[in-house]
Amino acid sequence: MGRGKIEIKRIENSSNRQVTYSKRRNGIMKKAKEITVLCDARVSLIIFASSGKMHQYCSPSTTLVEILDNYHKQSGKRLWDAKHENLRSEVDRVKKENDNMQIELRHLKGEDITSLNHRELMALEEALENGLASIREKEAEFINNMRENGEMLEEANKRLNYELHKTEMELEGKVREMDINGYHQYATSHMPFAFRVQPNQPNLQERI
Amino acid sequence: MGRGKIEIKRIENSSNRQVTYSKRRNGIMKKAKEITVLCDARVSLIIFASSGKMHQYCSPSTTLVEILDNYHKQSGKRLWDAKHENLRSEVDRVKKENDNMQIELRHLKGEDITSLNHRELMALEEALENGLASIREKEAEFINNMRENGEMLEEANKRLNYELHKTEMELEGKVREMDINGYHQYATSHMPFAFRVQPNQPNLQERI
DNA sequence: ACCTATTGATAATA
DNA sequence: TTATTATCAATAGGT
Repeated sequence: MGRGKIEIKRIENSSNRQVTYSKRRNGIMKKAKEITVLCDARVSLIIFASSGKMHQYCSPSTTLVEILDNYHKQSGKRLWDAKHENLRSEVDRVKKENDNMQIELRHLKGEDITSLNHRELMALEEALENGLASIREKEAEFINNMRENGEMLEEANKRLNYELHKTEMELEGKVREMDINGYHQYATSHMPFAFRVQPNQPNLQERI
Repeated sequence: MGRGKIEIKRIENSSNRQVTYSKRRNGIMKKAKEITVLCDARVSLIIFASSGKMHQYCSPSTTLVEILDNYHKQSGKRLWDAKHENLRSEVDRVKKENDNMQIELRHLKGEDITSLNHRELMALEEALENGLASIREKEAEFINNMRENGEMLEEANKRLNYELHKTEMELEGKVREMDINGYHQYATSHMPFAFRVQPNQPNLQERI
């Protein structure tokens, strides 16, 4: 349709090809819109020029995803399921791993062990004993640390008490001196109880 | 284009609409093929009639998936990624669950416990003790069953031995009788060892 | 981008 | 559905 018939084969002249491409692309788009309106059709049209530039039409009554979903249903062809397959298999794999761990956990907690044979029970027992041994060792270490810490604190307390006492004495000496010189008396016996250093965690030993 | 111009709006006459649909659908398909050949374009065209029936064209040089991949790249629109998102989040969820269980398992086995505080260690210890108690209870039950089974077998053995002995005696008596009557002697002393009933699991007691 | 002769598509009809 | 065909629409080639 034009000033001359053309053969349907690749247009070798690049600029002619480009012009024809735009004209025909517009034509197809228009036709797509028309059939959508005239005939209640749903159309998805995606065109890539050889340059790579894309143009797209999709009927306003629908979406590309919807159309592709329908395509999927009707053609039975996969499309993006190949990509899905990987994820799906990973989900399955991880879920299976999960189940196994779940079972192992329950076994270690002494649940669901009815189906186990003697050998399996003994293996479980050994694992539990080992675990318990590690935990108790750790706990012992923990407690030891706490005791050492407590001892250090006590020692520090003693030192602080000593220093305090010394300071109080000095202060008292000074006050007495001032008293002699006519100032008001203001002895340490009036110092509030809360200001005196107390031993930290006084009952620590009981917890070991 | 035809015997009269038509307005571009839905064709109300259903059979006209159907006829127009197939004619125009063929027309668009043809145009799509032509632009593909003439201009080196890649085209995906999917049309659904209002009836739901689908027709599709895709340039021979490519595939729908490839076109959709390109569409994805150029438009930035997601398409099937929404579906992906679900799977991906499920993978994440299950993996996280996996990790937690992994950690719990390792803790129960006494591994990676350096970071635990005292309270956590005590909880672990309790869990392990409970598990161990269950397991040992089950084992005891198991062993008890085995012992009972062994006792039953022993009893059965005694009975069988007794029966056998009785039969042997009777047989011997018969043979002697026959011997007296001139037959060849054929006593139980010739009976192969393997045919005598032996106690089953003779060392069972040692395993308890 | 516009023009237009010409071809192609198709609406109405059978 | 298919075939015909008068008509309208698309477009090839030229500006």
